[in-house]
Amino acid sequence: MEVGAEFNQQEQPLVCKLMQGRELARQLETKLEPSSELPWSLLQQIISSIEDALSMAKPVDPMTPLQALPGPSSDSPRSVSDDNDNSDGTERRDVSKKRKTQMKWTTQVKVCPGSGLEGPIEDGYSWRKYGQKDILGAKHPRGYYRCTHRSTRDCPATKQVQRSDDDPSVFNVTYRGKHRCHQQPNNQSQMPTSSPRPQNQQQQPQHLLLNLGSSLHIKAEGSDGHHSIFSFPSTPTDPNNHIFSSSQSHINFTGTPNSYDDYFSFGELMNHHLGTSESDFTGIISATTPPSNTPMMELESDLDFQFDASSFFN
DNA sequence: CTCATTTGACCCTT
DNA sequence: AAGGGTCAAATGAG
Repeated sequence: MEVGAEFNQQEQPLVCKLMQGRELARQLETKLEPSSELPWSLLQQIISSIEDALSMAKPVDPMTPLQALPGPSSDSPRSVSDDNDNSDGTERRDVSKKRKTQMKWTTQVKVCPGSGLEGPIEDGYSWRKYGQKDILGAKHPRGYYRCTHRSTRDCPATKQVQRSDDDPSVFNVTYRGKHRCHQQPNNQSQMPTSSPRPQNQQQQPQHLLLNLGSSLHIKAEGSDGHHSIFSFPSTPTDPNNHIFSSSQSHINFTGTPNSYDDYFSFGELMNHHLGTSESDFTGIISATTPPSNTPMMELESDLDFQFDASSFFN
């Protein structure tokens, strides 16, 4: 599949400003009680408007069939061959479709043998288990979790947890969907449910543009094994430093993201500027340290692409 | 009583 | 058809 979406130089500042606006609105969202209905509703409309504007501002590539902008609203207006008649069982179909098109991030979490923990450590969110399956060829079953606030705040986040075959102290955790609950540590209106501990304040969604902008190093590796290193902010006089070339489908990021939401944000950013859809990039967090200290991430894609990323990291 | 987990059945995707 | 993901009734814990 070819994307070839280099985007218009003139659009970059506009898109950048819009994204900053969206990020700021989301910061405000985290400070706002959902119970305060009017401000909450207005803020949602603001975010929605910004995302509409982003959709209009992004590069249009006629070769790309999927133009949906992945956003937190997860209402991806995808219309390639779906058209399912809304007779019955529609909801189920929608859920599956979302599953297929959502970004996915996998991390490995090592559990200290002496800690007595049965599963991976807290990741800052509260989860409710809704299923478990024995997986063919795997020694250990896979657990299925969804965000506790799925019904009350329409939060689409889910995760799967499976103990590694090779190392029983390691759990593979796959996250899908970005949290929309943005729960506050001292939100009295929300009953604490499964999580006995207070929520970790550091796990509030962070904002990648702000967090990684000062020092980001990217290693892009092609399917042929050839790789290039990019640094942001870029070194002067090297315009090639910030051009992502085609055929470089594996990208390693070195930075200090503070939450899993940072990874999702970066995936959104990539998809947005390439005009690709939400499922075109998936991530692997290639470290076995606790989430807040995870230093590396890897972004995977089967696409060939090219774009200039210079204006997004300074 | 309320809410979380377990577990077999069902549905969807490949 | 097989395997994976989700549902929902039954069960358990607090």
